[in-house]
Amino acid sequence: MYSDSTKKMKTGREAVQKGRPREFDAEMALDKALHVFWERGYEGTSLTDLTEAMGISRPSLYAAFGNKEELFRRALDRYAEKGPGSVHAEALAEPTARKVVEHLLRSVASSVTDPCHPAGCLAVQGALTCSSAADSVKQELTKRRLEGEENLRRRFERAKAEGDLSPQCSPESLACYVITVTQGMSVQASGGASRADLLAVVDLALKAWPV
Amino acid sequence: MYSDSTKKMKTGREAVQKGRPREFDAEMALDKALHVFWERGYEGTSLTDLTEAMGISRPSLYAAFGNKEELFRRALDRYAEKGPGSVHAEALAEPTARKVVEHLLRSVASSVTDPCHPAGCLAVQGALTCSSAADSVKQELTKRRLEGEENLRRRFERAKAEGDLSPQCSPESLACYVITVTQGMSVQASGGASRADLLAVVDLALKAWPV
DNA sequence: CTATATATGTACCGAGTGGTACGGATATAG
DNA sequence: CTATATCCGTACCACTCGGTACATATATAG
Repeated sequence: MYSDSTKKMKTGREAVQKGRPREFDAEMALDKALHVFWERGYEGTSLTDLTEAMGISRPSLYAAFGNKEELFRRALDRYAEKGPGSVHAEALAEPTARKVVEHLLRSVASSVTDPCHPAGCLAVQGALTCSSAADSVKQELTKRRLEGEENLRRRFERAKAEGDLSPQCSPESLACYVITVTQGMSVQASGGASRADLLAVVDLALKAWPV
Repeated sequence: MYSDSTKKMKTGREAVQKGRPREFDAEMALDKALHVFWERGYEGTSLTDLTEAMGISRPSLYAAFGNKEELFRRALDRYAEKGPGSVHAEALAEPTARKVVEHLLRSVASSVTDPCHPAGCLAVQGALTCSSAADSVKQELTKRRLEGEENLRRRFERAKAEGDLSPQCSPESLACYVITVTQGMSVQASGGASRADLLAVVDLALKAWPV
């Protein structure tokens, strides 16, 4: 999934590599790691879970990805760029605020219930709570969620400037509302909600319009 | 918090106890445990975190509460009955469907941002994801969340029968929508959203009315 | 060929996990 | 008093955690 033409994973490596070549596909291994983190969360995933899913040994994992936390961040980047995280950017490109919201909510409803991958959204499931040892991961996820909300708010501000949104509408509150619904859908999906359930939720959420 | 007149924690104990009396207050210790689980989740909380917060030794904890999972379930019961979980029952008692939803959403917005206790809702934060070892806890939380949604759905069915809700309204979808918003607010609160933020979200969520 | 660089598999490390054995302390029952 | 029941604190258990040392295998550079 999310195939990519990039061959070398490590940053800024020269064209011709010396030494013994890697025997596994780092992109595929990263996808496997993403899948496990997505399902069990950062702390719920053990190194053994990872190496078994990725089909590589511990030293290979550390050589290729640094450590558990760096691997998680790589998985998170991949999720954001090539995975469901990319629906945010797509939605923001819609011509009107209303269409942005429709696109975003429907895409999220579909994505969090997609049987091809674990239920929910990695940014929510990854580490909603954790031990103190994993606080940095939790903060990173919080930051990313806030960034998504900020981007949406800015899109609404633009819409307001364009007359696409009424003057008494608060872009901040509207963005918070929409993101709240998406995060709630992530929890619902992890609890077994179906795609039809969530699409009905989206229809109700959209009844808040016009805002 | 949530003071209770019950003195004996163990089930069905006779009035006069023999042996050395317990030196700690089991109710208070349970509240402390609840607080830690609430903040770090089931697996993010270690036995050491618990015993330090409760001010008791490991063997005392095991003698009084069985084991970590039983302690968690006790904390969950306490949360549901004496803590924020009780707002569900209160909300259901409102005379109209609309007022039920208003009450529930506003109460949750306040509760998940209450500075007196950890952010969010225990049923969401407790174990949204976990290792395979804690699957039973995750399932228990999922079950409790679903029960809350079922109760709300039944309340809406009653409202529909009473003519309080329009005939084309789906009680199931409406309940799913409302619970989705509450769960989203739990995630938002754990990400630092303020009470004002969430009350604005509630106002927008209520604009879906009339349903 | 040799030298160098990287990857791999085994086998291990210290620390932390949930959980408990056991002996001594403190209450009631008789 | 003794007997019994419960609690408490120390000190420990087996197990898993994330992470690594080291020897070996396999590639390129010269």
